[in-house]
Amino acid sequence: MLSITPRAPYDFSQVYRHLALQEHECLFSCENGAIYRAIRTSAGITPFSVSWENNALAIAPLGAAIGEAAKVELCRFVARWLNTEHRLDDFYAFAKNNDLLAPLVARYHGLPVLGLPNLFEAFSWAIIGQQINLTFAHKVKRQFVEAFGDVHAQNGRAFYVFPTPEQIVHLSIDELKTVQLSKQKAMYLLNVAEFLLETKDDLFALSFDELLHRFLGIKGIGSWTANYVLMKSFHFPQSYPHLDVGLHNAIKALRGMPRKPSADEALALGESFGEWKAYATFYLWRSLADI
DNA sequence: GACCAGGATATAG
DNA sequence: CTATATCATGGT
Repeated sequence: MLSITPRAPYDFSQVYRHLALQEHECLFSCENGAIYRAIRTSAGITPFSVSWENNALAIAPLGAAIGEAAKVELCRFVARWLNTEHRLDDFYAFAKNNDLLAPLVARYHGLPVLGLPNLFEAFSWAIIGQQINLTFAHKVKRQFVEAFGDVHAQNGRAFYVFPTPEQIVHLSIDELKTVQLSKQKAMYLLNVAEFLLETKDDLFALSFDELLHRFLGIKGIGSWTANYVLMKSFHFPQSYPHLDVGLHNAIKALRGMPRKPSADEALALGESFGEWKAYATFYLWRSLADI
């Protein structure tokens, strides 16, 4: 059993509830207070569960025992996924004086900005979700994972693991289209896979501006996708996908607006979020499930 | 059947 | 620089 004590404040029930809302998700499942998932480590495909015990995240590898290196990798993944190194305390100190955010941070107190540690998964999910409704996006993602990723059986449970760039980069457009991707999105996914395989630098050592510039150089990655990845994979608080339709819907609902805000209005509103644009965006997204 | 979905690009004016 | 067509298909 591995353990991680998150920074305070941290409410695992908020985390669990948020993940459990993703009914169509194929890469993890929630059951009786525990989250089940598998990732790739140096020990191969590693299934595990996460629950809350003794005021800490309890991470239990399932099946064959894994070595120390894989344990470190597993803990690093969970820490980035469930964002145990958040800065909620500073965000809350800011948000209590913001009329739009104050009710949200009270309602979802202890919920960190949940992450997507797997960079290829984050890019792919963003690309798949471009311009289509989330129900269909989840369907495409599931088919994509089933067709090109891996499945690992453990304790009578099927664990699906997202494909690597290596598993995708040699596929043809037609092969990718079999999972209901458009031709453009198939090309975008190939571009991202090539980008990740060609990049020798440690991306996690680079600045927000440098990463934004590099991402926008990939055909298929625009402002929305780049900021989404910088928010979910890199945890940059200043990332702000201001073109996001869900963000616009949340603003409209909370402000009681007769129409959605324009992109320019959303960008301007972002300035009222100060250095906490990503945190604000995540809390606005979270509110959509309760409107 | 029209219109919108967690957008981005190519092309035209 | 702004405007429009295109993409794939499910939900409303």
